[in-house]
Amino acid sequence: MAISREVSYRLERLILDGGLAPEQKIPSERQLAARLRVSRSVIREALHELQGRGVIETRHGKGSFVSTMVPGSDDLREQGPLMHLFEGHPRTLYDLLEVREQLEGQAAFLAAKRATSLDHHRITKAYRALEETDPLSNARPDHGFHQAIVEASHNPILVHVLNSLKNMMLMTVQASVANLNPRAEKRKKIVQQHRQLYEAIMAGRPASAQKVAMAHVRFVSESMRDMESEGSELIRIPVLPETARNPHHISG
Amino acid sequence: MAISREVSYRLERLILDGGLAPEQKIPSERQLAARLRVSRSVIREALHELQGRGVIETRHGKGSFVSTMVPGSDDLREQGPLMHLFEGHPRTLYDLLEVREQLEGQAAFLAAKRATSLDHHRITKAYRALEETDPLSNARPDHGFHQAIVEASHNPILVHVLNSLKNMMLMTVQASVANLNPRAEKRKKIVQQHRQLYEAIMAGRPASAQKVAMAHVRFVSESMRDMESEGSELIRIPVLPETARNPHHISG
DNA sequence: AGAGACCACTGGTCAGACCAGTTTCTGTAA
DNA sequence: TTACAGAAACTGGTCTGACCAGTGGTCTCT
Repeated sequence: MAISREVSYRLERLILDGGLAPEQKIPSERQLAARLRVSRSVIREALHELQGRGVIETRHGKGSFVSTMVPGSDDLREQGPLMHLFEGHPRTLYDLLEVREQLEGQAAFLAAKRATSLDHHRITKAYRALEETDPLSNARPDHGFHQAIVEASHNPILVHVLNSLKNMMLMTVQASVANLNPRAEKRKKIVQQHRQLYEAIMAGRPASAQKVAMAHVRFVSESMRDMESEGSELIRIPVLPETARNPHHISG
Repeated sequence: MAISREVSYRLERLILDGGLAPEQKIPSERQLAARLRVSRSVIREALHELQGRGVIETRHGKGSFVSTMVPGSDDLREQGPLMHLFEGHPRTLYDLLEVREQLEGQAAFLAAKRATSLDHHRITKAYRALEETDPLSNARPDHGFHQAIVEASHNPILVHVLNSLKNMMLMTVQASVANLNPRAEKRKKIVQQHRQLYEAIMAGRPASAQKVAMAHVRFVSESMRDMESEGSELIRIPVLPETARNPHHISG
C-alpha cells in the first residue's frame, strides 16, 4: 500500500482515537517527516487527504490543526454548484436571460448560416406545431422550436450551455408563470417574432435571425419585468427556498 | 488562496458540473501540471485532497479516475457528461471559442457599462500585472485580466458559464500550446487588443469594448487554427482519449 | 502464433532548494 | 527603562529534477 495512504491512516487514527483534541496543533510537516522517516512530500500528500476528508485544517505559517467539525458530518459538501446563485436573488433570472439573449442570438445566427436541409425540415415541423398550438395550454412546442434552431447551429457547446440555462430557468417560478400567462397583445408580438425568426433562418439571413432572436428574448425578459412590477407577489417566491441556510456569501 | 486548493476546486468543479463522467480517466499528473502551469507536487496535493473527498480514485501505473460514487450528484448533473464531445473532435475547441467570443463580448459590454470604481481598480491592477509580465513565462495575468472584466459585468451567470468554458478549454492540448507559443507578431497584436479593451472599459464605451473583446477571442481562435495547419502533431492529440465504454480506437 | 524483452507510459517517493506568512527574539533609539 | 523596528527562526507553499515501481503495448526472436 502507498506510504502516503498509510501515513494519513495513522494520523487519522491518532486523531480520532482520542490522541488529539479539536483545535489542537499537529506537529509540523518537517517534524512528522523526520519522525515517520518519510519525505515531506508524503506527509504533505497525507495531510491534504485528511484535509479533503475534513479531519484537519491547515493555516499558512502557523501549522495544521485538528478540525472542530467531526468527520462524517459532511454537510458542507452538498452545496449545489449553481443553485446557491439563486438564494434570495430573483434578479438572477434576468442575469440568466441576459446571457440567453446573447446565446439565442448566436444560435439563430449560426442556424441561418449552417442549417442543412434536414435542419430546415425539423425547424419547419416544429414551427408548424407551434402555430397550431394554444400557447396557454402547452409551452412545449415553444421549447421544441427554439431547440430545433439551437441544434441547427451545429455547435454542441452552444447546445449544451443553452440547455443548462434553460434547466436553470425552470427552477424559478417567474419563468413558468410568465410562460403560462402572457398578455394577449404580448402573445401576438411573440407569435410575430417567431415567424420572423423562422423566415430569417429558412432564408439564410444570419444577421437578421440573430437580431430577431435577441429581440425576442429581450422582449420576454421585459414582459416578465412588467408582470413583476405590476403586482402579484407570487412571482417573487423562489422555487427552492429551504436549502439556503447559510446567509454568508462568498463573493469574489 | 493556495494554488493547490485552487487546482482541486477547479478539478472538482469540472467533474461535478458534468464535465467528466464516472470511471472516466482524468489527465495524467504530468499533463495537468503542464497544462495548469504548476508543479507536479501541487497537482498531487490537489488530487490527494479530491481523493480524500471521494471524488476520484487513483491506481498506480494506470492513472486517476472519477469515482463512481460522486457525492452530491443527486440533481441535474446527471443530464450528461460533456466531455464525450471532445472524443476525437478537436473541432470542439473552436465551437468553444465560438461561444466564448460571444460571451466575452457581452462581458466586456456589460463591464464597460456597469463597472464600479472598485471594478476599475481591480481591472487596472490586473492590466498592470499583464503589462509587466512575459506572457511566455506565465499565463496567469492574462487569465486575471479577463476574469476581472467578466466579474465587472456583475452577472453571476455569465461569470459561471465563462468559467466553465475556460475550464473546458484547459482540457485541450491546443489551448495550452497556443498560450505558450504565440508568434511574436501575434503577441504584439494581442497586447494591443488588451490595451484597447482596457481603455474601452475604463472609458465606459460598451459597444467598443464588446467589439474589441470579440475580435480578441476570434483572433486567438484563428491563431490556433494557423498553428494547427502549420504542422506540429502535438496539437492534434486529444486530451482525454478513449473512455472505458468505447473500445474502438480513433488513431489518426 | 507464442513467449519474452523492451519501452513508453502511469503514479509513488525522495532530496534539496527557495518563497511566503507568523511568531519570537533582539538590538537600538527614544 | 520602554517601544519599536528588524532580524531570525519557525510555520506551510511551491518548484525542480531525479529515481523507483506498476501497467500495457510493441517488437523481436524462437
